[in-house]
Amino acid sequence: MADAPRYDDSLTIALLRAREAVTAQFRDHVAAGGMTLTQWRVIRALAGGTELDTTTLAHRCVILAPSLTRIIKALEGRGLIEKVPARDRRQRVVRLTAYGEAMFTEMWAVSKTRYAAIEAAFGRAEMLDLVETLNRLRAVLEEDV
Amino acid sequence: MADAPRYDDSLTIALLRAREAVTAQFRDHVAAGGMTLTQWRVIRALAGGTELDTTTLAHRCVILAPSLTRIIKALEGRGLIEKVPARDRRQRVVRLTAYGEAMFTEMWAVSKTRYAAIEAAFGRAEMLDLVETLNRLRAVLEEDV
DNA sequence: CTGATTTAATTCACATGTTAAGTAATTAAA
DNA sequence: TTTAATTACTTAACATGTGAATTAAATCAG
Repeated sequence: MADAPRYDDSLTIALLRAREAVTAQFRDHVAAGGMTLTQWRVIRALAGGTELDTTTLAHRCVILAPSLTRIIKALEGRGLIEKVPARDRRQRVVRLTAYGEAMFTEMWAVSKTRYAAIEAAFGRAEMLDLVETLNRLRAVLEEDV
Repeated sequence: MADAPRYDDSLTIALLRAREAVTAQFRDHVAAGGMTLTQWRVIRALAGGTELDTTTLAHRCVILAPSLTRIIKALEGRGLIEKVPARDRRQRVVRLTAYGEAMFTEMWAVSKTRYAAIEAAFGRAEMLDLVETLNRLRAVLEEDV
């Protein structure tokens, strides 16, 4: 495919394409488990008995509040997560149910091997370096510019 | 739990956060021009009199076909792009209108300065290196793994 | 040339991204 | 203590992501 000036010099496009390529490695497996990649991020963030309020969960999973509201509703409806009473009654604190933890454990095993395969193909050192670079870029941009 | 899931070192999360930080540098400006970042990618890909069919355009802009169908409809409705008769009548070939080109030129001037600011803050060499690394990662993943 | 297959877009249905507005609970101020 | 401001989340509305099904046109096999 000879797509000449596909603006590969663009950082935004490069980030988009790279992310697309990486998520593609997980999408089928996660879909086979009956959930989306976004939902999987939530499950993963709650794994191991972690209880989190919506704001913290949204921040960790990089999901906007309105999306998370819907996702929590969906996952709760499927019995994967449950509400926990909170001191501050404005907050919605959630955690995985036993079923949710079981689902996580099962899927995480496969997910790890996929991640390891990427590491092996790209190189562990390069991978760590890339993540560090991405985080540094983010830190720079969130300061001023 | 031996290997508790840590998001700090997750490549997918790092890519997501980095992209979020970068696009945030352009979002307001593009929104001020009355379009979304996705629509702006389409405008940019067509700038300079380029005529493209939907498939090629979708690939270059990293937009799925159904989304592009809607975007083309919206941009055409606003008079920014127009259809071009194609040999293969299955294809939908589009280009910018004069108004679309003018809109691009105006916005591109600002967009360039934003991009330059990011380069200045993060470092030009680091930036080029990052884009190269991202493209290499993508190439590796799209081969096998 | 006719029918089967492939290809290019579109449409559909649902999940998520995104901004703005709204609601309820907490905190701060007078 | 009563009210104003803030906080945490939800809802609404629209754009986009995503996979599956559909339609129309081109291509291929016989």
